[in-house]
Amino acid sequence: MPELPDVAGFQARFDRHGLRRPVAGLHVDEPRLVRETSAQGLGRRLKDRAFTATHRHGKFLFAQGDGGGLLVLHFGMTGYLAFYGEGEEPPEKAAAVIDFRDGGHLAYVSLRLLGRIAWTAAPEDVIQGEKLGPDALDAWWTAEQFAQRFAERRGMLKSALMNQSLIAGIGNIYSDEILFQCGLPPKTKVQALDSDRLREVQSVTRRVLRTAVRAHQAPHSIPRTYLLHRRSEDGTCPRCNADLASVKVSGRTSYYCPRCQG
DNA sequence: CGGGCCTCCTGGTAGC
DNA sequence: TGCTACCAGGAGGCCC
Repeated sequence: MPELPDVAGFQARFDRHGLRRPVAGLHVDEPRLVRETSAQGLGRRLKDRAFTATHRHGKFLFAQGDGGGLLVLHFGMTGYLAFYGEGEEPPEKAAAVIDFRDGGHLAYVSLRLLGRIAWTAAPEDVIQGEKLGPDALDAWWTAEQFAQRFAERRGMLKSALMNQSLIAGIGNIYSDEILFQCGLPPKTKVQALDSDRLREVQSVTRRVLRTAVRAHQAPHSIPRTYLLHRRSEDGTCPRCNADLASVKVSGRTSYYCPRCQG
């Protein structure tokens, strides 16, 4: 699930339920997921502290601790956050749970154990360490900069969109959506697009991501014209009703409409 | 540099 | 019903 819009949803949830609540303790059931420090080290950092703010960059979520430093969360393919109150049922298979002093809990769930939990002094350290490009929804990320950066690419547009060091936050689902909204087939080469077309890709990218972020706040209001909820072997195009096709790109299954994305 | 393939993992499901 | 193979919204490493 977790691409930029999903992580933005987790962030909104964190802002509503996770801030200004002193931490009583941390339980880690999957120590493999803890990086840069140990489960114990992480526990020491969190104990008796509260989170004051969150920050998101691409698919990474940061939660600022009031004693300095930030909790770093990456969700892999299957991760999510679940807040639950005293006496409420915890989610199954939580990889880590933060207990708040008021009796509430925050669970980090990662069914396939492909996510990461870490601690950092500053988000910039992670951004540099992971070689992340600008966040796909950062305000200063203009069409001009986007077009210039993409124009240097020799590979496929879908690969470039999913390349976190070029632009951070887009994965398989939303790269497919962007290609669909642009009317471009999955194997389109960046070099086949002129700068006007690249600027269009940028504006579609922003529109798609913004729409998806908004849809996460007002549940399931992703427009019916989106490919998103149709993607499967027997899915049909939301525009022209043609049968969708699929092809492997960068090792991922890409769904597309052979008629609209000719 | 970029594409293709493999790997890390677990769980759901199509197909036999 | 039970088993297996394969696939899944991420990402890094390796080889060509």
